[in-house]
Amino acid sequence: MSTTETSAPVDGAAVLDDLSWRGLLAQTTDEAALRRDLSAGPLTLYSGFDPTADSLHLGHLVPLFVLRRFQLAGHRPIALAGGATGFIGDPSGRTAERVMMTADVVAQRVARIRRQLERFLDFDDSPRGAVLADNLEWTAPMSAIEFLRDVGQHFSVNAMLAKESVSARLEAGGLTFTEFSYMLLQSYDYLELHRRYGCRLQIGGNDQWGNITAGLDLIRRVEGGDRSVHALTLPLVTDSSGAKIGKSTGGGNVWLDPALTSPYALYQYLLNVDDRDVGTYLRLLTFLPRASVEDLDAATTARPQGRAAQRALAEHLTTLVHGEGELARVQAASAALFGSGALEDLDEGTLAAALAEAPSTGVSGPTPAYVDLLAAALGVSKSDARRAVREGGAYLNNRRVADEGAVPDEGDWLHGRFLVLRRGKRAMAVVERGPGR
RNA sequence: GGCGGGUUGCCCGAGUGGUCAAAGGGAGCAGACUGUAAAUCUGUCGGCACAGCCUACGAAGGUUCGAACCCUUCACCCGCCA
Repeated sequence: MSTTETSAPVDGAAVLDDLSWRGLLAQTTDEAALRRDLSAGPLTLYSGFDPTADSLHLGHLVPLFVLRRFQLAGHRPIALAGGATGFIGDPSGRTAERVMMTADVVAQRVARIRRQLERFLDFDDSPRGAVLADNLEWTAPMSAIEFLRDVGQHFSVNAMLAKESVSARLEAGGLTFTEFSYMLLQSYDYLELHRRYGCRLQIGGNDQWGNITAGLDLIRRVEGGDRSVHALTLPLVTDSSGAKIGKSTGGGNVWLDPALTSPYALYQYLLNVDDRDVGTYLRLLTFLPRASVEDLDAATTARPQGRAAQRALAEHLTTLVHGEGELARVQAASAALFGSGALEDLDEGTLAAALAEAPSTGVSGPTPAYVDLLAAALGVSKSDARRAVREGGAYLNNRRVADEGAVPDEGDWLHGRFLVLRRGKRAMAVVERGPGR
């Protein structure tokens, strides 16, 4: 985690100016007081990440990178994995017997997410050394009675109902008690982190405002009203089409786990970000300094087809998430697959390296029909594959396939090993002779 | 607890016994155009052994030659009353 970081602010409070310029400030409690505390020395802050899936996705990087921005400014970040809160996030449709299974699943997910969180923060012994915590630690040992007595007694239902997050749900059809009490758990997390680490700032998406301020109230109530503790929320950014950031065109999330979203897919996703959104992405998802970002904005305006901003974004993030080695591989693959040269002209090594990033399938016996290969390699239904051929969107070695019943012949195997399949402009897949990889 | 309304494909939403794999819109996918963009136009959009068959309209039963549409029970949601 040391590449392409050139924007570390020096003054402890300057980080707020950087966040503001990036469009990352939605709401804060008493900003003057927060500035004062930030200037006074290392401040401990936290953000929570609930294990809603096996991996974090691009959207999670926004608050995570904000933690890092604070760390670069000399503050101490705590990344909190929601081993406890992850249980109750969405209680709908769960039956009693699935709870035990869910406990396993949650634990597994937390373990994976912890590894991802670790990647983006520095853990050292300095005052700014990051901390990784899991709220299961202090929640699990507590009984329901204790929780209701020690935590619940400090909450006024009237105040909770008045929160925007609750009233919105009431309007929309209500919420369960479990969801309602999520606010208490999150508030208690803040209190616990305040006690254990002196944590005095919680950041989160703007939809977290109610929960975060509830935590502030709890801390003041329990620890005394003079505590200087803060809340800071980030805007919920959507792209020009109204979708949340990091949703791929296919509708799914762009994951950090290379098994779920390959480095190639991540790079390609970023390379294809809409011109209207790329400036926002650069601000939220990179550590590039202001001057560089503004140069790239200008480049997009002046020469959009050059896609300098998209390239910078893709390179920066691919490196942060997967490392420089992966970036090199992915760029080579992109050049080979989208370059002007014919696939037949690539030497075997280059071709093999380029194709390593594409989804693949293996064939050992006689060559199956093209539609079967396309369906298998791309992981789509055979109807989809047929449709692709019918619509003229199916290619074999960059040549359009027109016949639904086509079967590749011996000469189609590049270097005797590969068939390069493609649907549309970007969906590449490879068939390799021999056992499947 | 009582009464009324609702539950349709990825999402929204029409459909009240056959002509319904289900109108329309959105999203997605493909083609053209282009910058591996955007916008626009066109096509497509459950699966398969694809001129046919299978599975689908909250769940399970039933009536009928035939049900997304009728009946029964159950689950969940939304109102009104207690």
